Amino acid sequence: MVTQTDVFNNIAKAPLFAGVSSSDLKSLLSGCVTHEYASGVEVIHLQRTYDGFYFIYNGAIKLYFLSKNGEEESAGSISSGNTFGEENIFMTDPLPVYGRTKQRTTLVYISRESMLTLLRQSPILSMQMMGLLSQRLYLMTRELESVCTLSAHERVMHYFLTEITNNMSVDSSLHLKETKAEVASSLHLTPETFSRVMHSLEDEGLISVDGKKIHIYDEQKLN
Amino acid sequence: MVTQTDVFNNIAKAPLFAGVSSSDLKSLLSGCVTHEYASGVEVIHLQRTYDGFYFIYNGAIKLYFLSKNGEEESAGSISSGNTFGEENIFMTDPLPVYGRTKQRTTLVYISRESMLTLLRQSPILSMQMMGLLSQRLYLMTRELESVCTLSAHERVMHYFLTEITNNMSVDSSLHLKETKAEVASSLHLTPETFSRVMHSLEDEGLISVDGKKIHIYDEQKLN
DNA sequence: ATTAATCCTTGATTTAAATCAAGGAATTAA
DNA sequence: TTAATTCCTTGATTTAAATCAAGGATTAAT
Repeated sequence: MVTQTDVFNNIAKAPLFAGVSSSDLKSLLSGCVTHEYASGVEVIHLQRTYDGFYFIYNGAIKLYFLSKNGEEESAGSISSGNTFGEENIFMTDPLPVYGRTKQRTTLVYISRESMLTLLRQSPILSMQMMGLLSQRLYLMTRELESVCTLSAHERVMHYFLTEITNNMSVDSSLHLKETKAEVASSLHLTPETFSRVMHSLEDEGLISVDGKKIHIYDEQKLN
Repeated sequence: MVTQTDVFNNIAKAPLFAGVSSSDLKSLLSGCVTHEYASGVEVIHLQRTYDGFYFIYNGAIKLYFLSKNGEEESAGSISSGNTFGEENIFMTDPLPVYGRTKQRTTLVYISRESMLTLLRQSPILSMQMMGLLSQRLYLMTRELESVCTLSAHERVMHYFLTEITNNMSVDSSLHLKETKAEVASSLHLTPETFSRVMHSLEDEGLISVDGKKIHIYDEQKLN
């Protein structure tokens, strides 16, 4: 069972709440609802509107769009320690995505009302919120750019390079943290295409693939 | 020549600055630079970082990504009376887009420093900024959804329907405000494909096209 | 009014990636 | 250890949209 104190200690470390006073944070949490979900539960549903946003206490959520023919199209994912759906605080349109738990996941639901109250009295929180929204917007723009201007090859190469940069890999290699099908999906590719692209990159001598371990031979050429 | 007063009167009507006091707004503008550009000038450049954001006093800007082979890919556009690049206030990464004036355009450049100062002392402005960023994020997400899940046909239909809704058209018809090639580009389609899609929608009896005037026969079916 | 420039359409062809199909690894369960 | 899933690869084929190419329609310029 997750206690109020557990939530408090955890949420205090979230980027959004860094620097917010303990008392402010406690008053925010007093009205929050914590709920644990099994894996594979649809926690965010397009048809519903939400008058609040989520903090992921533990677990992870996969976000996706649903196409006309019922296909799921990746729209990113959120891991524990992060917040999601902050837009809900400032607008009433339903979120344009679906969200499903990837594992057993505990969510803290923070209501619009209590968040707005705190935002009004905490300039630090407001600043952080603006920073977070800006970051989101930036990443979303980059995502659109990637989908609009890059080929399958380029998307895969770009993904490998950013993974190496983000993980500060010293030996130019990386471990896929999800199944290849899931990585493919996050790059808006089919598993077949992802597999073929990796093989052709191997043929070109740019990478080597061994299961989930991928080694990059020439970061320059890959770019 | 554009005077400080002109700018003031105009910017006061921008969504972002609604409700902000005159004195606050005046102090913000005192440090701003206003500049007029000819049509077709690249005012936003990927390689540069900006320590501020723009208010479009008049004119319009086309935003675009640049692909490897030098192709321009639409990333939206901003019209006069709006702001652009607010992310710059809260982060230092360069904007991931290029921007070119579509007409003779006057821009007001608002520096990060002066905006942050005002944000700190004006909770109303902060709230509005959060609202604006949320709206941007929402629209960007919808854009990504559209590109990822909709076919050329669906994108065109969706575009016509939202145009009709936005313009509150009573007779289910709309006038394209740009050339067809530009509309096509904003939908991430080639002019050829856009033309063919419109013709096939005509063949299906769903719309009629007469130059830039488009009439929708059956809004239900189009959806 | 005629020319020039831009914009749009239409057809033929190409292409990148998806889909279909089935066999092979790898992982998990019994 | 073997069976059963799940996951991945590989080949053949399809498909949606882009590209190439050229003729027509508008619009603007002289």
